[in-house]
Amino acid sequence: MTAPLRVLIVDDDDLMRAGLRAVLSSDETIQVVDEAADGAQAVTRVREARPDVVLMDVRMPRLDGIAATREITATASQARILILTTFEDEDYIFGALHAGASGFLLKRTRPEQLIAAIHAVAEGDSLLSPSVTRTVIERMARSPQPDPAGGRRLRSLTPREREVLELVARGLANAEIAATLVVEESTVKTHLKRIMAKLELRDRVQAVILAYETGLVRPGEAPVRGVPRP
Amino acid sequence: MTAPLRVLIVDDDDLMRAGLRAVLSSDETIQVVDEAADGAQAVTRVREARPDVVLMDVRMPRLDGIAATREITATASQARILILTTFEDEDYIFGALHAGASGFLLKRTRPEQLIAAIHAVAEGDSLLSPSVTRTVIERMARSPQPDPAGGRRLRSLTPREREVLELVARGLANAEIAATLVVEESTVKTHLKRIMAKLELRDRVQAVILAYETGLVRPGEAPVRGVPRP
DNA sequence: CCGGGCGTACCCCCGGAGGGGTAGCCGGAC
DNA sequence: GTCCGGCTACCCCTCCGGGGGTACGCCCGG
Repeated sequence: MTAPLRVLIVDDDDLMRAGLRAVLSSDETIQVVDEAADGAQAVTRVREARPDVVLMDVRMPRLDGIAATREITATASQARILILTTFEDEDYIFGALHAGASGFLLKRTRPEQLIAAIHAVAEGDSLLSPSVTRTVIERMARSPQPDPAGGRRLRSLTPREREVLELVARGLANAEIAATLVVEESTVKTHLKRIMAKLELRDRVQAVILAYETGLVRPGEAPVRGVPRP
Repeated sequence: MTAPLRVLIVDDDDLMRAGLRAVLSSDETIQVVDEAADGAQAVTRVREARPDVVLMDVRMPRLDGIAATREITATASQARILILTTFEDEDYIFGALHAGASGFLLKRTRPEQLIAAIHAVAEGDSLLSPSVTRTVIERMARSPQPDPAGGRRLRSLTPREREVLELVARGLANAEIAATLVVEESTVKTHLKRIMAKLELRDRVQAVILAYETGLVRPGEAPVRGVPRP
């Protein structure tokens, strides 16, 4: 048997922390190494106690569980974070998952399942409460993106043309694209003319839109070029 | 006790269908009402047999399970669809979820869990195999979207300016925006000037990018205006 | 009552974008 | 060998987009 899993409990409610500690101490494969009463404490305690798994509440003073999760996963910490909350709020769920949480459980989860979940996330697995799973799936179903039909349109472009289109969608002017690809601006213009003709676009703006709609570029991939220089 | 759950088995492999039928028939709360050997059959059988739950394979001739799922959920069918496949392919997973599947299980799932899963999806819950959950969560963590920081930038715009920005991001030319808002084009230009000054953007292309990056508009929301008219 | 934000509207000016057409060069297909 | 697709590169010309500045009515808040 390996060493017990090191767990950090984060919750602003004293009773809840005590309860969790009691539940977890019944399992000899788990060792509660420390507690924190808010997100800010959690961040420092993680650094000090180096837990394997963090049980994280969401609603807390000072720094909420989502922000704390973001902090912790942003640092090189190996700690896996398991959100444990009463509220099945959509913003919480997606906020936590984007922040890098490995799981999202509701506090109504039964003790045995909580223990199983801690082991699961420690192993690298992820898990969600069933109703949370449902919410996540519904969101995915609602926002279908990488439009396969649009992708088909893009396939009529040559590799070079796709490359130009992508740079257009990054906000570059023709001269900048030319510099990037090390060709003349006139060449870029020629490519662009063909692109717009093939895709039946009116101007580069519609080209940018198509690039986003087809998933050629995606939100979050490209920092908006801050070039206020005219 | 209510009537047994009506289940349709869809798999191109005869043995697999037989096996599933055997497993499910051991449970008296489940009634296998029909089978289909490919996606096209599945679509028609769903119409005829009106199952509560469809166990759907992915890799099949004629019409694959993803496409069949899309067909079925697109119609008014109440059938809930549970994907059951050997392959943990990312495209399969996200394709299926976008197509409206209620769950995604691997064929290595144990019989009891499969039966439990069928009941769960029939109840309206959703569920994923643990490793699939992991994949889904990782994808969410990788693509954080409705950028809250970007949203903050947008808040410096007046309502009217946001409205103009959105139309710009839909690919409209200034004159078209003017017509849409029933104002003069010169007014649109004035708004646009202020927008670009406030957000430190160089041209409307960067405005479109910012609109997508901040979630003011999202892929899939706006059909690309097909206006090849010059 | 008066300042200021907002929405509206114009002016002049010019540079980049986009339409149309032409052309050389290269590599692979036939 | 020949032909075609892809990449490169120009020319000319038009016009929309964007910079800078001004202005006026409206409504809200101090």
